[in-house]
Amino acid sequence: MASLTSRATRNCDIATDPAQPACGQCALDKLCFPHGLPNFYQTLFPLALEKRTRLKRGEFLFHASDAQTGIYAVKAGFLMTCMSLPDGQSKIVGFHAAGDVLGLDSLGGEIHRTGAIALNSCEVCVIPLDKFEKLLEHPAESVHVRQLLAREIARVETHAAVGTLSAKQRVATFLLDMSERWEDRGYSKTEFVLFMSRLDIGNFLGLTFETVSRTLSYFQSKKWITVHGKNVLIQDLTALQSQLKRAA
Amino acid sequence: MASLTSRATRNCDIATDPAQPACGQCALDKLCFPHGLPNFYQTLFPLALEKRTRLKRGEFLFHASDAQTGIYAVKAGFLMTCMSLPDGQSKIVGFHAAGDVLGLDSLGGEIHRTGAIALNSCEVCVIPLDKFEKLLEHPAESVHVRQLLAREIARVETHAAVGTLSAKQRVATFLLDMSERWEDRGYSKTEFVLFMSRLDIGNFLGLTFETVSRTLSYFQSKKWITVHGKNVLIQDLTALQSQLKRAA
DNA sequence: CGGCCACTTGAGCGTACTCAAAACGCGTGG
DNA sequence: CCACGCGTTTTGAGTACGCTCAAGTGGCCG
Repeated sequence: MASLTSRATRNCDIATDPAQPACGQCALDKLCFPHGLPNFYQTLFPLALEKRTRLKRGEFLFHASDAQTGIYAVKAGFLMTCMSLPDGQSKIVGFHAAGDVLGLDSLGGEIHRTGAIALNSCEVCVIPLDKFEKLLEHPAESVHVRQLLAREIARVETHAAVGTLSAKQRVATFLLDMSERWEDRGYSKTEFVLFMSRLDIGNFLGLTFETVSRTLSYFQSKKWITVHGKNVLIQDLTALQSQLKRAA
Repeated sequence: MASLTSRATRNCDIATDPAQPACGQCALDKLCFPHGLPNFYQTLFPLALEKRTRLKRGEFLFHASDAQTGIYAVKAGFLMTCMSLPDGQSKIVGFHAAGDVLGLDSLGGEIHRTGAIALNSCEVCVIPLDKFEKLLEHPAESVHVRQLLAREIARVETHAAVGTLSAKQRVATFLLDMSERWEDRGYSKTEFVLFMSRLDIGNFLGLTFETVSRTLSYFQSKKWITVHGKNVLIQDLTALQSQLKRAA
């Protein structure tokens, strides 16, 4: 939370940049539109790319309780979404990389329930809400968006389950999740860079950053991983997975 | 979890009962269709009510990893949905009462990701998946379902946040959530019956049932609530709410 | 090089868990 | 109607895990 407030600067200049490649030429189209729906391309093509925005580390894509004005697709970089708790603290509810879609959780409502902050330099495609609504008149796109929503429920539901787990299980879950996401994007599943701080990981997992650090050190002492700052090398994936199978 | 397995009997006889009132006459229509979408009634009317099922305490409406064959609307009674964790344990992800819609979380996929168990005698409307898909061709219904999905994300996201909280905060959150849900349904927000066991509450909140019991006793000792078994009387709503505001 | 921030590691403490026993509620059968 | 038995709930005592507080290290940028 300290890290949230310290980099809580506001981004207001969502600018059009027509020089950038359109969705059809974008390397991420498989991620944004993973089910091969040609209609989606055709209709999204002229609509979605009206706006493209760049964010620097710490800038908000949108704040919680901002009016919801659009749907966002991450083109490059990393962001996290966070919600406010009754006690005034912020809780990180998700980390997002290229190909993820943000803002769907507020679809029915007037305002964003979560805020989205850039963790590094980001590029985000903006689909204005009215255009998005028009897009949804096409049945295939409507199905696609429902699938995205259902997958988001699955993701959050799975994350809610970490509340039951021990610290070792939580951190192991987190590493395996990161591993899988990097693999999905065509990178190594055993060697990657954590794009968030220990504080953010702790917030996300419901642990203190000291416990996250200690647990990572513990895994390293077991020779299951090697950590140097944000660089992670997984040496024994099976051992991490078996951590999930039994209590700490 | 012990309670899950002990009452894990299977219900196979989903029977049609045309004698029961249709959606338009059902007292729950406001809950199922809260946004006043007349189209929804008209199209759902002939489709949804083909099947109606009754469940007894402990029977499954559907199991996790069952093929997804339909969407379910709770007409009477209480259910809970639960997911399997890697360690083989079951985690309760939600409690559901009359008016709630179940099965939406698996929309994109082939199988149910969660199972649904009756906590008492239930009556559930079944909308077969193919009919549901047809229903979604109507834009208004499509919007409504997207809103239901977005609300489900909001609910689960909020629940995921309890992983951060202390035991007192978790139990207070739970009581206030129950209170609100009873109020939404037109009942007293200060006097109601918990329709699940302490074990289930603990599972849901990521606590042991002893801790749940102890915390309820603690609240009672503070004269904030009175508990007799499953009967709860909230005497100081404000005190419970202020529990959320600061650490235990 | 200095300063700052993120991270690591240590020591002591407190909350929630584990193990355990007893009371209670409820349905069944004598 | 009461006795019995089972499952649920309450309460207690001791333990362990993760938190708090604190000092020290490392890396990055001005």
